[in-house]
Amino acid sequence: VDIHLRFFEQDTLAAAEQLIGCYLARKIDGREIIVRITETEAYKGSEDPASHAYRGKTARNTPMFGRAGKLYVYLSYGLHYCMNVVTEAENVPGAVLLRAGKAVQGLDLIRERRGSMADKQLLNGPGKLAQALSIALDFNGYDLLQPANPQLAIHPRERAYPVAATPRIGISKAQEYPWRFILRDNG
DNA sequence: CTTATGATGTACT
DNA sequence: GTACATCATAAGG
Repeated sequence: VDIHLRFFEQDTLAAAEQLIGCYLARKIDGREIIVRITETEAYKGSEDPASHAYRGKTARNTPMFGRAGKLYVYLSYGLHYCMNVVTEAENVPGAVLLRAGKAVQGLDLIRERRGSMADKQLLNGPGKLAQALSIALDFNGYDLLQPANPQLAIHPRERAYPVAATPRIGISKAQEYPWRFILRDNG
C-alpha cells in the first residue's frame, strides 16, 4: 500500500481534489479491475447541510466519524450503493464520495456487471461505479490502509491533474458549495 | 439532445 | 408519511 494515513486524514476538500486522477484497484477472484477516479464530492459534518453527518452521529453515518482511510458505503434510493472514503481526524466527520471513473484495466470484468453499454456510461455515476467494482454494504467500514493483499486499494496519481470545482449533484441543500471535483479533459 | 418517472430501502419528521 | 449524495428507460422537441 503506497498511500498512507495522512493523505486521507487531511481536510475533506483537499482530499477530494487530490483523489482525482488516483487509481482504484479492485481484486476479485484473482482478477483485477483498475479505474482512474475522475469525479468526487466532498461531504463534511455540522457545517455541511447536505452531509449525512450534518445532525451528528447515527447508526448509518458512524464510519464518517471514524478513522480516515476507511470506507463509508450506504444504500442510496433503496437501489444503489455509494462508496465514500473517510477523511479528517478521528471523531471529525468527513468523507469523499467517489462519483465516476474511467476504466484502465479489466474492462471485461466491468462489463460483467454493467453490461455492454457505451464506454461513457459504464462508470459515470456513484451507483454505477460501486456496481462495476462490486462494492456493497459488506465494504462499509473496509480499511483501505490495513490489508496486505487488499480486495480494494487506492494508489496515488503520478502527477497532479487539472481539476474543476463545481456544485454537487443530486442534493437539495447547500447546492451552492463548489465541492464537486472533476478531472478536466482527458488525463 | 431534453425532461419525466418508476423502482426500491432506510432514515427521519 | 416524506425525503433521499440514483439509474434506466420512455417520451418529447
